[in-house]
Amino acid sequence: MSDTDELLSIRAAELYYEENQTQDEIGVILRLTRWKVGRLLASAKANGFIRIEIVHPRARRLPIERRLRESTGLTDAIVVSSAGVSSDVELQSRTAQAAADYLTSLRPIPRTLGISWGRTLHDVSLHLKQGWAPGVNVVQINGGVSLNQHTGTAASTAVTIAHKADGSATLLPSPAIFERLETKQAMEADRTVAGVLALARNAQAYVFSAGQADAKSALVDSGYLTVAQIDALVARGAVGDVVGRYIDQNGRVVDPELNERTVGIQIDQLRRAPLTIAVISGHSKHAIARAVVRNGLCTVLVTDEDTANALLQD
Amino acid sequence: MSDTDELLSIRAAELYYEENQTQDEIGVILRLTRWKVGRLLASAKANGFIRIEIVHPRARRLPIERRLRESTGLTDAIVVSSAGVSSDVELQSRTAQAAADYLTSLRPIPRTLGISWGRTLHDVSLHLKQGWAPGVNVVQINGGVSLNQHTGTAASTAVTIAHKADGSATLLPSPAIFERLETKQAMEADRTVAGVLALARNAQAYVFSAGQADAKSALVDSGYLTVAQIDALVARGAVGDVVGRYIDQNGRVVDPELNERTVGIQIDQLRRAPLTIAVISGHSKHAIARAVVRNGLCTVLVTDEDTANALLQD
DNA sequence: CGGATAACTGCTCAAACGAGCAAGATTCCC
DNA sequence: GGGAATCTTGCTCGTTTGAGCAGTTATCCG
Repeated sequence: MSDTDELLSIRAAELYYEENQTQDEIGVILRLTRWKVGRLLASAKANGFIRIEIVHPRARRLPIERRLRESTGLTDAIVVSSAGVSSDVELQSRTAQAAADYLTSLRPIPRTLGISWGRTLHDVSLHLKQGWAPGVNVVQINGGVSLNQHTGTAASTAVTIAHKADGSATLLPSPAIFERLETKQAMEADRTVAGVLALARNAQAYVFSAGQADAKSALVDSGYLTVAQIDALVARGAVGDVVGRYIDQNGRVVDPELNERTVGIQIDQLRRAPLTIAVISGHSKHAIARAVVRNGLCTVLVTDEDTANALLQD
Repeated sequence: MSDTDELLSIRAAELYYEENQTQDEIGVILRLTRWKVGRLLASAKANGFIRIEIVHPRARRLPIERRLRESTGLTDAIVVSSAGVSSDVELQSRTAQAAADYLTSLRPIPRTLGISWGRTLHDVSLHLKQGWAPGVNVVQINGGVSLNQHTGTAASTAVTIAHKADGSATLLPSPAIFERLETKQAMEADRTVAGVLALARNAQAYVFSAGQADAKSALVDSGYLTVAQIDALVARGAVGDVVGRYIDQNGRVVDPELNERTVGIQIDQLRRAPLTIAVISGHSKHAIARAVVRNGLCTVLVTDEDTANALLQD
């Protein structure tokens, strides 16, 4: 397109989008036929001069969702817009809301829903509406009795999700990580715990988040791991954790010994499940999000625009 | 509008603006009639959820221009978009380009054009195209032989503008400010200088910029004023200068004695002229822009979106 | 220079859209 | 509880717009 046509297309766009003139009226003003005006407007769009944004907390980015599905093989992708967002917290809240919406519209409704715990899942539970589903059994899929003041947030997440669906919650009454392997094995041998784990393994759907591998991880916060231990994991290639298990960018468990002492379903069980919904948002989680998606650890991803764009850079 | 309608309007907007579906198709997807979809889209627009931006260096903001004309009584206002601009320099370049465009399209073409000097006007001169007008006599309206290395930029501005219009430039060979009143009066008594000043007073149109009242002013840079003198002017209410004369927010000369020693046309002559084009851009110039516009020192304002919005806050 | 090819222009025609209307639903208020 | 007022809905009709096409102009390349 010639230089003067480019300028004309801008003038036309101003009149069309800002002044709400018809292409006919613009034609009169710019001394062009209305067809020329239509072509100029089309070229302005094609050249990316026209930027249309939907500014709303519930806005999604459908084109990015589509590209994500196509490039990763996810069965579904939910990408919330980050237009007009100032903080990571707000972005995470939007993502949690979108995850709650997705769960609500999920068909068929899963009878048993396996969930992990953490800030994100808790956020999702709060965004669900009372009666979001008619009777769902929620089961925890990894250990999570907190060692410090946060006690109960893991349980409350499961209970809230179940309660709002007029269903029941099955809690996994176990720490996330044991210090000694023998203790963990003894725990798992217990009939009650074994029953919960069996239920978790047979859930029809899973919802989980992921943590980045750094000092701000929930596992550090809860006292299961020290900052030094995290650093050692990072040194061995860890990018973050999924259901309490640290993985590298190839989706492999970084520390098999630590992994053995971790209570909950295995990474491979997640990988084999037909419906696994990962909810991952925030700038610090791009690496772990990539690891989860690239290695088939989830079939559905709920995330934010920036994380999604990072995943598309390949 | 109900809450669920708001959500629907966002879903509809996503499909309409991002996926290019017709309202009919959206109706099928969301199980609504196409009229309902149309109304939802209209409400999304009305609620400001749809933001349309024209991202281009030459883009203007026509609605702001109109509001500016209506609220200030300017005969014309040119407001350049600041969408996608990262630096003040870029914004000023856009504004200068717009001023050059405005001059080029000006009808009737002024035979004599009075101009000030400075970074902005120089920028305008560079953006003008060769042959922008068929013969214009450009005359300097304030003194400006620089005292330091920048010598010649004032003259080159005038010469460039004239040259590109196949016209002639009449320079005002005088300092901007004299130290002694007597010297200034002697200078003005000179036949040549008096002739230039008379020409300046009778120009058919004026183009000028304005400087903020701080240490970065061109008058400090050129060595006519010290930082201490500027501070004193600010203490007396100065918000900036126009054609070398410092004014307060009411458009009045702050220091009459200094004003007397300043060479060039008077503020009042500017105020009485039928066509005075002020080119003012940048975040540091909001105050002086307000003073210029509110007190009728210009009939046409060329500025940026942010400055214009600041002017509309009243 | 000239023939082939590409780009552009103005048009017809059908799809898409918005304004306005009348019927139906809902809310309000006494 | 009922009547008035308001809001919502699905529609008709005229306007606005985009797709596709044929005639024209510009450009390229031997």
